Amino acid sequence: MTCIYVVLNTPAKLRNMSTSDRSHPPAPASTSPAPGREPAPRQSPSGESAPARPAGERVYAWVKERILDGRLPGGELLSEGDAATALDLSRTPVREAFLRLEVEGLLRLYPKRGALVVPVSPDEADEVTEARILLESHAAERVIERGEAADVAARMRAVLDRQRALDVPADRARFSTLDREFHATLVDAAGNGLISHFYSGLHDRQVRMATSALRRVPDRRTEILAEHDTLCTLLEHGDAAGFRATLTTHINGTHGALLDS
Amino acid sequence: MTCIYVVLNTPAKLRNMSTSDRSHPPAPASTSPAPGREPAPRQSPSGESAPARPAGERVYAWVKERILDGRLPGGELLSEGDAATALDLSRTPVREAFLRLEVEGLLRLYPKRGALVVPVSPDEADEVTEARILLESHAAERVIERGEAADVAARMRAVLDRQRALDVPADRARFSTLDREFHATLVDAAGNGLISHFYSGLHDRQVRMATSALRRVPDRRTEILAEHDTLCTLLEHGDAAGFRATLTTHINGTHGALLDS
DNA sequence: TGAGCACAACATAGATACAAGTCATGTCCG
DNA sequence: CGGACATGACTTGTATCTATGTTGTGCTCA
Repeated sequence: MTCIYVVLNTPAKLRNMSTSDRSHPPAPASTSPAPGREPAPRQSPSGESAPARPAGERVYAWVKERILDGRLPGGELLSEGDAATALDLSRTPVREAFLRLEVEGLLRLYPKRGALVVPVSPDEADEVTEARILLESHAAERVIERGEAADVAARMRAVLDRQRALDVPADRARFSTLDREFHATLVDAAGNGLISHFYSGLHDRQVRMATSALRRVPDRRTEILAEHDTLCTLLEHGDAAGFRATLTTHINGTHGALLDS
Repeated sequence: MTCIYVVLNTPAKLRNMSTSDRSHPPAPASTSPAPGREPAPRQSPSGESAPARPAGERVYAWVKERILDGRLPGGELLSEGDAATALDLSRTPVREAFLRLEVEGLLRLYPKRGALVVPVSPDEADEVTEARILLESHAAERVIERGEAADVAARMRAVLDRQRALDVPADRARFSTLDREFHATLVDAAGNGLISHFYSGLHDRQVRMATSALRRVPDRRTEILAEHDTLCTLLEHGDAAGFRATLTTHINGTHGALLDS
């Protein structure tokens, strides 16, 4: 509002992303682009502790973060040039990032028009919910039938404790990160990398749906903690059916909180 | 063996892909790169029947086809330059294609070394099998509980009939395509686009595993047809549990046929 | 003979340049 | 006044060029 006549080369939608926070992309969530397993390239992977692939990766994380936290709302039309200018890069790495984001389903590329931030839709929310319940319930069953339930539940409780220790009013972002970690712990424990990777993408979408809800969603953090606790207990008891039921309530709860205006 | 001393600029691994078959990449399978839904870009998507995004798309389909059918075996190290030369393009669209294939998990990109065709592993086979059974069984349950089982089963039978009509000895590729279509019909009918997209990727991997098996896998086509028929029947009867059981046998059958040397 | 090192060959990363498509605006003609 | 059309701004698609990192080879020196 203050800057009514400020007209830069950079379009409005990209103005709020200053190039200042360059060095360390704050790791929005699961920034790992590949579903891959371990390296083992050919012979000497060199160091394995390399400073990471820079520019393209940076743009990817930068744009993804802004999509997930809602700063780039669905329906927005981006252009490679603008993003490149904003990050002081050439279009090449931007292109790379946009492409990845398209494959992930967060952007949709139109041939000579631009990149559309895919709008969130109620249908998609349903799909995410359904898929998450399916995959996570399955993971619980697998873990239980392999007799690893106690161990996994313990690890989940560790995450839960960290989550409880958070400052309740603030730290919304951190809470979300730990929520992801809680669920990922279980799914990863099932030992299926393909499913884990897919699940991670689902969680991204759910985060985005939560942040893109226009109005303030009622604070469910207290309920979430309680439900997480229940889930751990059910897992410890090896109660797969109960787990599925509570999980359904849990995930639908988040979903429902979004839908009720 | 015959061409021991043939040394071209084009490395051996790319030699068997002549640039002749350019115009129409024979559509290896699910070449659609995005999980997306319908277009509806902003206002006028123009024609919707455009000649498709050319070069990058072409390279993508071209390389993917060769990975899936085993002409580019796991462990192979590609380079953008070679592929660009082979297709008479610049490296830019090749880069794009490689990137997509990395996200899909078929390639692994090493910073300044090249692109590795991800080797198929028994572990991955297990993961694909597990995920397919999970997703497809779930789809069956959904379809049944929505009362659409008869309709969907009919569509699956239509595919099955086309599959039966094929020349048994030849048409291996076509059989595989219809096999994909058979399973995709069910999964798509469940109405979850995210799951459908993921499932499609799983099928790609399974195809690759089948073709990359070094030795000739026993011809299971007769059994496959019979099992498909059983699956249709079970679906018609609304027997979700039976469906899951037979599906497990069916998919594990393919898997097992690969593992038994 | 063998370990260490300089260097050429090669691969990608990123920047830049140019070609081509799309859309909105404004003008001209009926 | 209204519609066809030329035009220019804007966007991506592709090519090319430079910088940099990685690898293996062969030479040097102990």
